[in-house]
Amino acid sequence: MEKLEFFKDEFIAEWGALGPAWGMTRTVARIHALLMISDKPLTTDEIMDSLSISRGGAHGALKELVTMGITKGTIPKGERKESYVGEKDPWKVFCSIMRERKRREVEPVLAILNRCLAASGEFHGDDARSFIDQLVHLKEFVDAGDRVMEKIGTSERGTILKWMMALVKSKRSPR
Amino acid sequence: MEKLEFFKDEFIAEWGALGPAWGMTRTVARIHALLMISDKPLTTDEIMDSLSISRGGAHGALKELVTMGITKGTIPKGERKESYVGEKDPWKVFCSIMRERKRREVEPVLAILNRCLAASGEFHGDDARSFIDQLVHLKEFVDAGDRVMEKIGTSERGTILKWMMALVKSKRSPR
DNA sequence: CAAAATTTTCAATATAAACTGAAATTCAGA
DNA sequence: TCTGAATTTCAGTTTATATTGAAAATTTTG
Repeated sequence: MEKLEFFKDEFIAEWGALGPAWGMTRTVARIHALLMISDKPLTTDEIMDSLSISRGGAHGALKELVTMGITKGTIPKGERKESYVGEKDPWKVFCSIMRERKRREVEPVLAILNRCLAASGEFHGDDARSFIDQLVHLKEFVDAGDRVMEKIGTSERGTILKWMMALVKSKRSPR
Repeated sequence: MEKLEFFKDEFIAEWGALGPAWGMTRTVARIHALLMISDKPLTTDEIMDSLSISRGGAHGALKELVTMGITKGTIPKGERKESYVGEKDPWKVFCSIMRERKRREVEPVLAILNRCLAASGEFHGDDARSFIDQLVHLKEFVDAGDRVMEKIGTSERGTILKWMMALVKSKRSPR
């Protein structure tokens, strides 16, 4: 009974379903999953065939994975077609995703917060006061998140793991 | 020149645009933004009016915010209509979002990983070996993430802030 | 340089998700 | 229990996004 393929497919499907939550499309995530559990580099055609997706889709998704830095394209000796290998270390994948999300999600918020705060001198009254206060609180928070993501994006597994363990073990701090 | 309203609107629009990245719809995020910068509780009608959205949309979004724990519904004394107040502390909002994302995103992955690993005894050969290895690595990673999110979801601002600062200040650890 | 192989692009299409608005239901007060 | 106010639901519509597939562009080889 060949269950291996069944589980591989299931894994790919589930990983793909999670994709949108991590800031990638289902197709991008499915290809990523396929490459993670593949021993050898795969060509665009193999990927298209394996996941039943179009050439255009496979192409775009691979390009995105390469841009994110979690897949590399290579042309094996003596071949014409390009093949792709996926980063297998989940920690490295995580760091790449952090970098991407920081750039796409956190930096734009900081920009708008700074823009609003820069103009805050022009506002007057209680109404303005509490709006600005709220923005200041948000900025403290987003700044901290930004720095953390920056750090994670450029750290090694060991650093992050140690840090994670530190939090999990920590006691509740008094207010 | 009344620029305050302009900036408030811009803030709401930008916050809303980020919503999908945090696992909520644009409408949910816009209402959240509106409540964050509002001094007083708002009724469904005020929200509909303020953001130009339908009753159904406002209703569903508010329900979701309440479920996530970052908005509360109250009926002010002497009123008939329900009013909503948003959680203003970004750190508490962050904790709530963590709880939600852990539940919706991390736990399902753990479930599939465990399911695959439970069945792994039935697989044989090199192919199976490397698939299982990969799953084990993933599980180590996802488990760590799960614990971290659990902890964050139940921590105070002080704990998290200290922890964040610890990472930002930390030196690169040797491999 | 021409032909074949491969990659890239993009307009059209399909898919999925969110939103609307009106009808149904629930609720509170008389 | 009746009535008007408020909330909730949901089928239909809209909107946004992802995917297809074939044509165009590029690259490789003889």
